[in-house]
Amino acid sequence: MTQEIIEDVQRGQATIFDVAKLCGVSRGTVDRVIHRRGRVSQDTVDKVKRAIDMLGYRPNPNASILASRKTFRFACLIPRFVPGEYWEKIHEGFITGAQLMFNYNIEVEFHLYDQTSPASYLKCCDDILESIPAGVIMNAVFKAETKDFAGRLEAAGIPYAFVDNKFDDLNYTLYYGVDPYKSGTLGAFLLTNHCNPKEIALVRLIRDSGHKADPNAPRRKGFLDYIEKKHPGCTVHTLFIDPADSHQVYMTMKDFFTKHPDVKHVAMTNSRIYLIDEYLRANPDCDRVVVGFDDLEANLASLRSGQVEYLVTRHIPMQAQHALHALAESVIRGVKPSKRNNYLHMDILHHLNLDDY
Amino acid sequence: MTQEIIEDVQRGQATIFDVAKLCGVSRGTVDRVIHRRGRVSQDTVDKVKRAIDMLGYRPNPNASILASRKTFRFACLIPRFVPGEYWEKIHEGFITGAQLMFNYNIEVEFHLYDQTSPASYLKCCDDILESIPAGVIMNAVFKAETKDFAGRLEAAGIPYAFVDNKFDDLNYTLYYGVDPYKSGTLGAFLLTNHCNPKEIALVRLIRDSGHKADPNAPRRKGFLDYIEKKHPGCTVHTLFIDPADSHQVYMTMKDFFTKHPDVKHVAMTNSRIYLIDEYLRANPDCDRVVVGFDDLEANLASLRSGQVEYLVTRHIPMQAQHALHALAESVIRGVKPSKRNNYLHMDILHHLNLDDY
DNA sequence: CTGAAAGCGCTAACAA
DNA sequence: TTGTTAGCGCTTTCAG
Repeated sequence: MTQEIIEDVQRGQATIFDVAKLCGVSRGTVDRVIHRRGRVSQDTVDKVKRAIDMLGYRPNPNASILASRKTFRFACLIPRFVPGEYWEKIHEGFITGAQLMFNYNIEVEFHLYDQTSPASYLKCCDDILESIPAGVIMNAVFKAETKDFAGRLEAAGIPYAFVDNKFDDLNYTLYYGVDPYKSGTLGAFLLTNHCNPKEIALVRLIRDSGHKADPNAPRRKGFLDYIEKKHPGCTVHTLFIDPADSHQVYMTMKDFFTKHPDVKHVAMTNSRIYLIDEYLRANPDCDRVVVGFDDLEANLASLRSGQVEYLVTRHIPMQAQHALHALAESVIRGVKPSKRNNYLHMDILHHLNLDDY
Repeated sequence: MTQEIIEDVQRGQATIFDVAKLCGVSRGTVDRVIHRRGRVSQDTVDKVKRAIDMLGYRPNPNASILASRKTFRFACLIPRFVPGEYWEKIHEGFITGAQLMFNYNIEVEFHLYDQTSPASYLKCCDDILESIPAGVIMNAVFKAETKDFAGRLEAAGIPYAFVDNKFDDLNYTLYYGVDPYKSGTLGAFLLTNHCNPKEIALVRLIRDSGHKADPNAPRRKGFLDYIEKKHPGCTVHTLFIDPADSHQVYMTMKDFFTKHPDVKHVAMTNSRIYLIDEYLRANPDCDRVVVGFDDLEANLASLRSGQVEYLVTRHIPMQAQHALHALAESVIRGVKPSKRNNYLHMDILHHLNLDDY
């Protein structure tokens, strides 16, 4: 009889009904053990579990989603942004991701905090905990606050993932990002390959004083370490520009290159190489090599027009899209992610391979 | 009343029932017009269509797939391969794609032909037409035969897509690939950037005489055009190696470099740069620059070990995965692809950005 | 602790 | 040409 049921089922996928029949219980009971909803004797649990893998039963996700007309809401906690900024692309990735999984009934809810204000961050955390989402995906700059938040999420049984950066000692489900140190190394290589510059210029931003952390430090370190190792005698000039003041940017650059006309290698390790586009455009120099990071629209424009030679980046929205996908699979269908830490490939962008990016 | 129904539905997605109610017909009728199954008066068709976009009705794919226990079989027509070859990755992409869309009940069925034998290709075409798949995705090297096949598919109402290459005058639904000419250009750039070589070596394969087409010609042309334009005085030496005879490969290389010790720039525009790895490894030269194409495992190994400096590629399996996804969406849910010709981004691979590819 | 039963939204016979 | 109806496989009350 048992054998007969198994054979009956051979030709197609086993259904919950087959499992129920095989161990002489009802479908409701099987469902309870599948979803660990309790109120089932240990005996039955064992019996059902055995039947499940005897039959190789896999729940039919279509039926499952249809019957439980739940929608899964994921909270996305990222820095506030204005159009054209890095975080806009992450935002976009979450939206695309949700659309791709429309049949899972997924909703994303954004919580945007002010990168310079821990208070605004904490406010977002509270909001999220109150709304009880199915999962949280976040980019966090404030370490202590995030640690606290993570603890509260765990207490509430809400899984969370990191995108773009992470804090290693936390118990996150997933991470998607790129190794910033390595990306810095790659940028330094592209800047100096086949040359042996004696001097290079590293352009940095005057940081808002409110910042508690410098998310850019690891990349810069990767960059500088490479230069030091491969070009030991090379001098790295650092200049600081103010993203909010284009005149200051221009004058700072102008001053610098007036004093150091031999510097032909320029890089910025943050995502805003476009800020110096105006200067570069107005002061052309065909020997100059400029390398930047991240494929913001404005940066791509600088690549296209020839001011920038290389951009090191990854497909930014993909980080978000993958993270959402993997977290959703884990929450909704219990598919454990194959890797916890997922490092994305770094792309090298040049005007010759820019078209279809 | 009409208004009332519309409002009823505001809070959630409209269902087929709402549509039916709104135009006073049954769900069966609505279903018929949605799927163009005919047997409905023109009047009703119009009424239903109007109701559908009044309510913003979108069929629930979960319910739809569940109810019609169809499985959609897609035929994949590609060249036969041995492990490690280019087409193995395409094969892999189709499989991944089908898995990702498991909830659509998708099946892929492979038809592998011999690239040197039009007869074997024709045999596959016949098999496919006989099996009546929901769609066909193919890579075709034989132009006339493919034209004929395409005509028969159209007559049978079976949509088809091209992957990797295409024939422009055919009525395909979709194409995913990369612009071979541009990839050749990019390869030439990477080979010669910041240098101004007087001579370069282009290594080619002795083609099997049975081949009716040289799928590699456009890429080679892109490569050569760039060299001619940017380095007018540069001599391009061509040498032919036999992929089946590693001794011949070694000796050919050896001979060449004995006669031309000053040649430091080496490229292959096909996907088999790994074939010359053995020679390069045995005859190191730290001034040499080698550029190849496509991320076959063996090529990546050459990159990792430093024999090859750059590899120009795209995520090969993605071409297949995307093509399958888009074709399936089009066939199953009637989602018209946003672009008919889809050119993938070309990746530049270097040992520094190889790790997470 | 367990079973029965009423759907979820859609499809596809089958009747009419 | 149209309506009716019995499911698809699963979830979720509600009784017991």
